[in-house]
Amino acid sequence: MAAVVHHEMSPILKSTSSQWVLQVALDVPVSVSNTGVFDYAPCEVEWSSPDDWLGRAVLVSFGRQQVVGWVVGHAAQTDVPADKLKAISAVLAFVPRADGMWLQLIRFMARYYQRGLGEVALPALPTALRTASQFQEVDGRLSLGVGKQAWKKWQAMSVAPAPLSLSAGLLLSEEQERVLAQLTQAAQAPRQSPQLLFGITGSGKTEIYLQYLAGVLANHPDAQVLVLVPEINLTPQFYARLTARFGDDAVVSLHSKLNESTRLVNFWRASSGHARVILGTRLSILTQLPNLAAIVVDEEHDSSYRQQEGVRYSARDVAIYRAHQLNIPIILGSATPSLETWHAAQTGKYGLHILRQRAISGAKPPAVQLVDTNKTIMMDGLSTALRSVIDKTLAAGKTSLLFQNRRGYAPVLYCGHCGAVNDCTACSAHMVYHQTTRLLHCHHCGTQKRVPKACASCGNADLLPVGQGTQRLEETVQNHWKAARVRRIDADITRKKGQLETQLADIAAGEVDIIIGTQMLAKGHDWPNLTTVGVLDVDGGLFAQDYRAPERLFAQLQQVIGRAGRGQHAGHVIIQTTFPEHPLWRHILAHDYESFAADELAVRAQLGLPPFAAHALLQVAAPRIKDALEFANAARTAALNIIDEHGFDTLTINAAVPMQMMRKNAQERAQLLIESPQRSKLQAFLPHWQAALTQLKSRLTWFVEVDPAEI
DNA sequence: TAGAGTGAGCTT
DNA sequence: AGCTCACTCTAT
Repeated sequence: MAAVVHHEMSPILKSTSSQWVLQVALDVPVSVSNTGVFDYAPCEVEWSSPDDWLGRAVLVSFGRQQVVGWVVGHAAQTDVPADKLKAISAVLAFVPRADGMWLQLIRFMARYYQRGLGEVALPALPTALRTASQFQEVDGRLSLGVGKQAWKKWQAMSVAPAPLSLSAGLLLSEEQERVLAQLTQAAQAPRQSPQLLFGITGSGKTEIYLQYLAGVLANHPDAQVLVLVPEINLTPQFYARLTARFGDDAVVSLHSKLNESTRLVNFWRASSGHARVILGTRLSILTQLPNLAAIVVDEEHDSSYRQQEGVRYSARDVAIYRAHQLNIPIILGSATPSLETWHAAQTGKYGLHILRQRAISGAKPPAVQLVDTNKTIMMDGLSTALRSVIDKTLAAGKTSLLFQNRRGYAPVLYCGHCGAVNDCTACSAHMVYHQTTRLLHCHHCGTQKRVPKACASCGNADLLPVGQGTQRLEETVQNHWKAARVRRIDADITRKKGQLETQLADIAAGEVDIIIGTQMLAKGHDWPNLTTVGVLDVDGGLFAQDYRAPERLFAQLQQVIGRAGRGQHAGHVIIQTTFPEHPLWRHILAHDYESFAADELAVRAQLGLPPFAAHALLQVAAPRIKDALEFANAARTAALNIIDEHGFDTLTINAAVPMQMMRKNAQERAQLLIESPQRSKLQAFLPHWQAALTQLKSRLTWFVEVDPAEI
């Protein structure tokens, strides 16, 4: 019998006759194949038991191509005719074997989100390990092409769990000590439940995570811990703190901005059990970690945890399942928890730990002032009050931040003569005028076009930019405060490599007087010199149609407000609004998340919205809305039939409707919302519906999103 | 009537 | 999904 080698090479072997078949999960849509699992005969290997195949990554022929899949099971027989059954081409020795817990996790996700096993399992691998065309065959053996150098580097490392080199933690406040003790105590419970760490911005949550994790790691020489963060932007500082505390050799980060080689080495270090501390963005929740002993989800409310392409999962929810499955502690940290999490903490399902004070002694939450823009003289979008506060801040040598959550120069280019506006041809959206590029950009599909010299409808040459984006604000501010050093931070400046880093470094060095930015800079930055924050034009969020809009706006405002006065100096925040009487402001002015959450949960309960109900949303896209609606209506009929037949009478099947932003990327979109007071009823219904939708055999694109982010 | 463009069906 | 086969449209 030929041996499977355990270095870079895997043999490609001839098939052997066998009494049983292997079930291999492939990355094909479940709507096409029903399960995404295909039967293959085993190839010749050094082990004899079919169980030894479980969790192996393999290469198989599929149609005309070779693809990577996971062995997820075996069976005594198969329905596949003998002449169609192929043998596995090779076992991929460069992919660590998955254990039963990981396979169970993948099965759970596939069932919960109604997708194929392979659709869930394959994205867990770095591209170089799941792209068969990148493998090389040399002398009948298979090896990595692109990742060859990375593999050598990894082979040179020790596979054993990396030793920690622990540094002492910071001195904790009395409040932090108490919370850390509570968390440590909660970890002793026989059945673990998620623990919410609710702490205002600057209250020192990170230090608690670090000291808590140090305890977990000290408990067992092999233990691994996973720290999830919402965005790549936040990883460098967090990474620096983790390596400083646990040592360079014990910590790895996993996120999409890593180059292929580093990503591979980090993946092997994590999935082999070598790395002890894994810092990652949402995708890392799918990585197998053989000795996982605790999970931290920082900023657990953040929408970046939601995967919005392919399998639409919430990494926070998957993390909670994973902790439950392994019966290990999980800490959810936030200054503005998601209402789902807050509700669970209020009802005792999750533990609740509160930090009410800022960790720097003497630091106080900033004073927040509301300015009614109906009753003040506005100059280029800046109220008198805001201008005078910025004057004072400049005079004091401190920094101001103006939050304008809209990129570009002006959101609309309008014809002053006939009133025509420039719209995107592919989306139901205006094109945004960008001064820096002299182009019109569509922020939804990315299309760019030259600014027309004259109105396309009437020929008038006088086109007016209407409304304000960050570029225009930058111009205004620079004109008004000529001597001030102004920097703009938004997604447009990140296009130039290194520019974001330069701008942030300038700010950190205290070389900037006025910062202008979008939500990009609301998160994670700690600038002690920043004392003043101006919030411009967030009124849109007060009346958005989505039921989660107030929750998102509250979190965003808290975060922006939290940038002010993080050092010893008092902060001052001015919010400009046309609707000062809106109830949301009361909670913002009082820095009172708890009363906001109570109000909002009361509304949700009354309307039967999550967390008091579960949702599934069908989205359909077609060139013409008529066809999308037609499919959605057929899906509705199918759902009603299933309810009749199986008696899911508590489900509500809403009408099929065009989406709020109907047209995007030259596709017109319709949706259908299904509501259920009980998640279990919805879960029981979904497989029937999925099967019925597949039967509709339509070639237009559709998908069902479980727990949709927006409706 | 070749050659492109589009739709339907299959992969184990 | 990715790919192939079969069918249609169009420029000759």
